[in-house]
Amino acid sequence: MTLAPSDMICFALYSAQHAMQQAYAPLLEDLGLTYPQYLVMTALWDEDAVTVGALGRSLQLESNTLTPLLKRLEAQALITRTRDKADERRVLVALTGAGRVMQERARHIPQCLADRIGLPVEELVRMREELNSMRDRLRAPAEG
Amino acid sequence: MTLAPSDMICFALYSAQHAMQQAYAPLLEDLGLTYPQYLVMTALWDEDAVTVGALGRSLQLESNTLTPLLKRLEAQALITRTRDKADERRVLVALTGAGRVMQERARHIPQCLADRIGLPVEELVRMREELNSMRDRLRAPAEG
DNA sequence: AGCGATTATATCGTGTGCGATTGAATTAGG
DNA sequence: CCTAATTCAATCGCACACGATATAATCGCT
Repeated sequence: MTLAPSDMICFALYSAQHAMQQAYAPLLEDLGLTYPQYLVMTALWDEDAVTVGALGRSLQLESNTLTPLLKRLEAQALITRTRDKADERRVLVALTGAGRVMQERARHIPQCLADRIGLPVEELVRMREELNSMRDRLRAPAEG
Repeated sequence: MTLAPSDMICFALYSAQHAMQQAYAPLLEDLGLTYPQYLVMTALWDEDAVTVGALGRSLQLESNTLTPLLKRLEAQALITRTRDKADERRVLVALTGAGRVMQERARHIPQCLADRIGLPVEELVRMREELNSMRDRLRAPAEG
């Protein structure tokens, strides 16, 4: 028996994620953001002035991914990166005025995507929870 | 109202996909494959000797992603890439003996992942179909 | 206070993804 | 036939992801 990509749940996840990212792309182009950059901005709109590590725990990303991404957001003057005076190992990431203002310009995006998917909110919430549950099971310790 | 990443279905998809890829990684390391390379191999195990374009339609990838990936698989002697004599624009991708043999060594992987997720098969099938449906809705023409 | 272990971020190398473009081969239309 | 449009793969540039490693600051223990 062969298992084609189209039969595999891992491929369903893979291709759905790519489709999601591409659906966001034209909306984010207006803001000059990539999709991962948008996720970082949403995290900061939810909670401002956090460390790189805290941002990484929110987004499940490591510093090797975040550091260059944050530098690009800093270059766009959307955030600042400053060493924590109380603990010089830490870097605090905070929104600039432009970063905060952008939240208004991004406010329509979630509804646009929801319309595009065209499923009732309860369905979306259920899928979100199932995906989060799957993620947590996949991240769990790997023994048999 | 702020919408944190943890409340967003797009982030659920994003992080679940990363978790899936990381769950595969140790299993694929034995085969010397990356996750996208594994998807290409499963596509070829399902249907051998296809063009780059056909592979791209199966995996929803463009030649700009596939060409370098296929060259790496060719460098590992798992596939061959040959211009189609009947239409020199096309490149036919075919498994080598080593590429076919690898299917045996990969046969246990789907069950390993299913065990890791720990959900009944019917649940996995339902999620796969919901994800495929979401992907197709997201790929649909973008008007309102 | 001193020193090894730990923690936080950054750096490096490799491999995707993808928008834009290129170049060669084929098809279509006159 | 012969040229214009189309198709197919490859190339280029940029931005993630992530394993491995480096570096600096802090903590813990004596």
